[in-house]
Amino acid sequence: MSAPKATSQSETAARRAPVTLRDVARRANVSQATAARAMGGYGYVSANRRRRVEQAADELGYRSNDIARALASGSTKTVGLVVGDIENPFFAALARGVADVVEAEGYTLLLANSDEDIEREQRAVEAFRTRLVDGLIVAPVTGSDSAHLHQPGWPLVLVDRSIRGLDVDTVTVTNARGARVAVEHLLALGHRRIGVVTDSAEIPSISQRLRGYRSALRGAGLAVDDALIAVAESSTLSGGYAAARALLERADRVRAVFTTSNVMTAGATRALQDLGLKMPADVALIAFDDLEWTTIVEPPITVIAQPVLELGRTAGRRILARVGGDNSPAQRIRLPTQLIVRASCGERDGAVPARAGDAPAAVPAA
Amino acid sequence: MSAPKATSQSETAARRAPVTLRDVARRANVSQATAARAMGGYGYVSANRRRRVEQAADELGYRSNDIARALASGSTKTVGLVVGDIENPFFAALARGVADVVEAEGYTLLLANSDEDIEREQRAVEAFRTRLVDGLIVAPVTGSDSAHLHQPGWPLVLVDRSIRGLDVDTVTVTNARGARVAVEHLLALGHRRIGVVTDSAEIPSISQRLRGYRSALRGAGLAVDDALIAVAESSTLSGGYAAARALLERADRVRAVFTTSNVMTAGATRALQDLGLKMPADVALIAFDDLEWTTIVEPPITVIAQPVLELGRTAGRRILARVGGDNSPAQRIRLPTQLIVRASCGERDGAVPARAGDAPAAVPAA
DNA sequence: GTGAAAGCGCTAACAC
DNA sequence: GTGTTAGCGCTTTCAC
Repeated sequence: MSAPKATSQSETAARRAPVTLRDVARRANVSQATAARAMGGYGYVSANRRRRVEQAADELGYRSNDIARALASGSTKTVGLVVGDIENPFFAALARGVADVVEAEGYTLLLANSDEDIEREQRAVEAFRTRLVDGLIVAPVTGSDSAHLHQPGWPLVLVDRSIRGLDVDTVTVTNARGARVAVEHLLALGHRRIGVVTDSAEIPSISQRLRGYRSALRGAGLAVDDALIAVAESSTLSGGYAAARALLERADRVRAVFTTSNVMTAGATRALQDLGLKMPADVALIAFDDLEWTTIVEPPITVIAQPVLELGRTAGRRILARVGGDNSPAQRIRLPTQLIVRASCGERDGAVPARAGDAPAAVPAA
Repeated sequence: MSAPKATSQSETAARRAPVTLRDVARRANVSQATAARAMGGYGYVSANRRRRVEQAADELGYRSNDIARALASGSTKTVGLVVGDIENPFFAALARGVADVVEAEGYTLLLANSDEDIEREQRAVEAFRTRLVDGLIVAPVTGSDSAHLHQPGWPLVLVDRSIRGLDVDTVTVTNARGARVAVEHLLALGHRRIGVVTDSAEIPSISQRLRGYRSALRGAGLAVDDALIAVAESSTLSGGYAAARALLERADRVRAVFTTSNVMTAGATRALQDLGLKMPADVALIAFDDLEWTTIVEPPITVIAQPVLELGRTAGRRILARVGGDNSPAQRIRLPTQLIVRASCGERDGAVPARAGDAPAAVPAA
């Protein structure tokens, strides 16, 4: 434990033992408190002593120890992020957005995957708690089991998914509205029987999207046929594939499908291919969430795009604000989704199939 | 600073102040050392006292403080990972693989993006260092500037990319060989002029892939024409798109193209579409790195697939071994790539276009 | 087996 | 402005 201090007399940096603030202070002939103030950039230090400290620090090759700092100050300068699966491009972009804003403020991002499993989510939250992350951002697995998230005094923001009754900052997109716009697009094209390939409704955002689906149908005076809602057993491509096949192999096959996530979209697209069904001739497809490949496939897929990066950035900004002491009432921020008409549903009004970012055919969905 | 300790007499968990080991020890009527041994699961504790401590701990709602533990023990139980961009599916899968193995051992993953910028990489490494991560995994931006990685005594593993002269564990795929196999595939199809769309050769893995390209040509007795190597200005889709267009708009257009990364592949694919060029009729395309969408597009793309998840897992295992005290000589682990013949190059020997995982047409490339 | 005591390297009152 | 002095909550000798 008590490693020998590096008090080498040579002008080169110390070698073996980590050099501490005390070493720097000694060499600069100032108190440890002054050295701390100089290096930490707080409190008052005269220009003269500051110079001496800085010089001593880099002669010695001093590196601050954030662990010691965290223990003494109570702040770790870290934020934890729990997502379903970092391999999902949606979450990857979300993480990117969060990282961008928190790193810019000197914070480090800690990452964990829940795999949409409540126990893994709980373990991740617990691990972050014992690590004393200053703030926590979670895309919760479910809206019905949030006891582990209920930690008064510990900054928390929910992202992508909200939880009823949990009064914390929540950053989502307009899920229900986006889904409604999607389904209305299909309705406007004349479809009356619209199938759905979806992740579990346990996932809060998904349940909102299903709500949007139902509300669109009801708005058109149509009944909701639960048999047309194919729920995947897992949020994976193969889960989506299986659900899509089950839906599309029915004798009374639907001519239009709405997928509630990018994973389901990939599964459904592959199912359509395997069944030899063409879009939009055999089946029209509209998807929630946009991805790079949706514009590369033939035909390009009509989607409800989400401002994912901005979702992450906004969540990052909220957590920084809370960590910084913001005590204002919890905010529920809803970012708008956007209908991007491409070719998988056939074309309406002769609108040109567009790519993400193209203005003409991209109309706000919320 | 001196927050009041929770010494509530009620049987319910304490409220305000964090309960510490001292509180637990007091309540269990044992010394703090014994409480520490019981909770930390080390040293000797009698069954009887252990029970008392455990009971006191959960009556009080005790949570360990990993920061204090880290300061005292010198181990943070964290590992840092620096990748180019977590939004790149390749890195996302890599991160996933690392997370899987380190989390299983109770470690937490810290993440940073370098954006293929050496200064950002340096800052990330420095941030991880002051945070005292137990080990660091880096996919280095370049092979020519590695001073910041040279920290004797601090476990480091390089992943995806190696650095000459840095004698540390390195986990990569067989980049040169994979690229050679790709180009030989094109050669076997009769192509003699083969274009390349590539990221910067500064990136170590990319330079290896270019080496494989050159070696395949030379092996066939062909000269390398640098004019056919289109280098993107940035590792982004638009960078790849621009490079691909430049290459494909030449009067003496090549009939075969090799892309050196998934990002370049996406850019090239879009360029082909925009130029109205069909695969494989107008241009044959073979890509390094496989992605979900390469099997969804028409035609499915022939690729050199990498065991990405396994790359991450292996890197994770190496860092855990080093952190655990493994002092054996540095290992350079090379995972094999695999040629997966699909349809973007035309078909050879009547081989059936295959999907990732399909055995028949998937032949090991290394 | 168990407890007392000395830190880990830093921050933060507080007095000067 | 600067130094002194207590800790932050845990681990870890070292006696007993």
